[in-house]
Amino acid sequence: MSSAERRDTTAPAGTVADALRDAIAGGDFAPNQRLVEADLSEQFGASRAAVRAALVELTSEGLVERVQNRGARVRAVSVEEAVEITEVRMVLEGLLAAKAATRLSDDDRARLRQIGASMQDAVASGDLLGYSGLNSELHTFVRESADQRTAGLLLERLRGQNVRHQFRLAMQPGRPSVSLPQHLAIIEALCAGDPDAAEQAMRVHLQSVVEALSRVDPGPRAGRRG
Amino acid sequence: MSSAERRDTTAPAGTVADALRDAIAGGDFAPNQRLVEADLSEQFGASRAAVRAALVELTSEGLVERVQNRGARVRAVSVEEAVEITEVRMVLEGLLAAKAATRLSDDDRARLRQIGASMQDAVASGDLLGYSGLNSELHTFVRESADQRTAGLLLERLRGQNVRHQFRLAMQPGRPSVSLPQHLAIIEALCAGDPDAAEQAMRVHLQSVVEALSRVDPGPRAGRRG
DNA sequence: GGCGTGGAGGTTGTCGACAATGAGTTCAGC
DNA sequence: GCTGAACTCATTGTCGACAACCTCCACGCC
Repeated sequence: MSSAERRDTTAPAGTVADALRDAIAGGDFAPNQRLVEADLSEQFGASRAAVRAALVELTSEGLVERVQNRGARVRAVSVEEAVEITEVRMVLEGLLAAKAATRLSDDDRARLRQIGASMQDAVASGDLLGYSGLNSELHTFVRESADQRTAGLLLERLRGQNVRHQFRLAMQPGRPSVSLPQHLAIIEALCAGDPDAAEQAMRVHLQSVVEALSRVDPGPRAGRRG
Repeated sequence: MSSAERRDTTAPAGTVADALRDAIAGGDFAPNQRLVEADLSEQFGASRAAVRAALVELTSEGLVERVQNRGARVRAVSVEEAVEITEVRMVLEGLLAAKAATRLSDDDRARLRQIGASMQDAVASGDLLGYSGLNSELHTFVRESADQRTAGLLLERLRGQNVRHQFRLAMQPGRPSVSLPQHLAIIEALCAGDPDAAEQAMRVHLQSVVEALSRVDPGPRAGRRG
């Protein structure tokens, strides 16, 4: 809500892509909303060429859709796509969990257990937002511990495409009580240094996310035009 | 020098990206070679703006590297990165193999068995190039049968980054005799309609590729600037 | 002789304007 | 009243030129 405000200074360079990325992720632009180059140019205080470059970049990241001579719009990811993305996350994060399990320091283990304890507290006190934050903290921790930049980069991009569905899922009632034990199992396997168990636990968790996504109603329709 | 030849007509649109992609994949440009916008502009008969857009696009695909005010160059992927990429392929193609196993028609199965038989013939007659072609045909077949566009797109991009290493690996003596039974195992599991076995077989195969890549010498030095 | 300084060349970044394309709208004809 | 075509408008695609920047090289100074 605060990322798309006007800027006084001309944007130095590829900054436009970052700003636009944040704005889309932050919900400043609705799915399927048109992204007119001239408007964005004024909004971000950048040249139209810079906006154009940012649009091209975000297109190959899957956040915007561009059709010849018809302009760009925020790409709306359907539930089916969200499932696909989560399936990919499942195997990718499984790989990272396995690699991370063999590389954790004692400090890392302590940090993981701390996250686990905080998660239990958050669920116990019904703090959905805090739990959601700890959730992404856990996944980020695994990603960074694994030392696999290729998978890490892909995951980061996929996360960008999925934030909306991710958010909707997190607000689903009863969701924390099913995901909490899965998260704890992941942490346990990681701390035990067992790569196979860690991968398996991560996959179980994300498979459950896949099923939860499939169960959820189609949600905000993806086809509307603005 | 098949893909990068001069063109008479101005390139219509995002065609430049495709042409440049092919040229890099085809080896017309060496790793770390500078990509000067003006030169490419003349070479492809397109405006500099079009070249620029293509460069941005290929950058986020991981084929070129761009640094502020210093221009673009063909990205050289190190052996370590090739290993990472193959690890990602391992889990992604494993996922696709599992999904494909549950969706194959009788025609598909026949086609798969045919590929397997051709592979055996190629290896028996020492036809390395033919075997290599059948190899990518198999992987492509799995990718398309799985009906998972997200994973499929990621794999296609990763393949683009890895062609060079892939090629060096294929020419390694003794490599076919180890990969052939793995390929046959994949085909068998797919035809049996067993998703777990198919995923496992695919992972075993690509894990072996990872190990082969690690064994191979560092090859053309990739990382250093200059 | 080594090191810092200045200049020259080349390449990218940016801008403004014009042409081309597509969509929506209005108007005539049936 | 409805259909079809032409027109208008908004928006993107393309181009050329200029400015900013980096690199390399030569020169002078310590």
